[in-house]
Amino acid sequence: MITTKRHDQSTILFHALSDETRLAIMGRLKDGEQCVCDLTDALKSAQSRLSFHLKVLKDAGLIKDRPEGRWIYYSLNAEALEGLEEVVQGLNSSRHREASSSKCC
Amino acid sequence: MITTKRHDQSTILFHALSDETRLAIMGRLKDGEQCVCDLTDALKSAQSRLSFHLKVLKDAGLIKDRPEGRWIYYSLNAEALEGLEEVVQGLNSSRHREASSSKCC
DNA sequence: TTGACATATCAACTTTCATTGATATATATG
DNA sequence: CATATATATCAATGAAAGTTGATATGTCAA
Repeated sequence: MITTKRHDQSTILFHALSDETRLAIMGRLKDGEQCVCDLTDALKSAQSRLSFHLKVLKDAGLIKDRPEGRWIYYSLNAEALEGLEEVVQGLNSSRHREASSSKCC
Repeated sequence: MITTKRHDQSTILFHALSDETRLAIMGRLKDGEQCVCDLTDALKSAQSRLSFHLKVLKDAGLIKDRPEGRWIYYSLNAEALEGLEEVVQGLNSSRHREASSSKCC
């Protein structure tokens, strides 16, 4: 760790999820795409605050946005979530070694 | 979010993993238990620094310690890692709903 | 018992992150 | 066009997290 903090992708993913508001957003998005105004209502938070957290999640690749007219709809990024699952499985050495090579489902 | 920051367990887990040094430690521990001196060698980091990060991981429950003589051996906590996998699967709504109810492996 | 080693903890400091209120940008509508 | 709405971004501030060097604690070995 000289001066530049080399944030690799796993670190970015975990950091994005290390906050209650952001986890709450993820929870909401499970029900389908939502605009920021939906989330400000649901989470009773300031708009700029949610905008900030949405950006963190989006920069991590965990969510996608779809502009439509005045609104921007956010939704989960399933691919990223699969990637995250793999990262987490990778943390647990042996137990998942064989499972990853032989498809079980 | 009044003044107290209500860190729930998921948040704590993700935060513990949102750091490169700590991920490196986890990686090392996959090879089996290690004392702090093993890690300072392997990761070329100051002892107090690693001690700090080990504490974060341990407080999150992700690793366990086993004192033996002068040394303290750290190892992964498999249970916590399973818990983490479940949390991550929980982030992805529908896709894993049926998988969790019907054992497939 | 003395000294060396392994580790934890502490205090000071720096860096990063989150919150807030204000402002900017874009789009729709009368 | 003028206004309202949805969102992003910015600047200032405060809070949390990480780093470093020093010190404390406990254990072993001579």
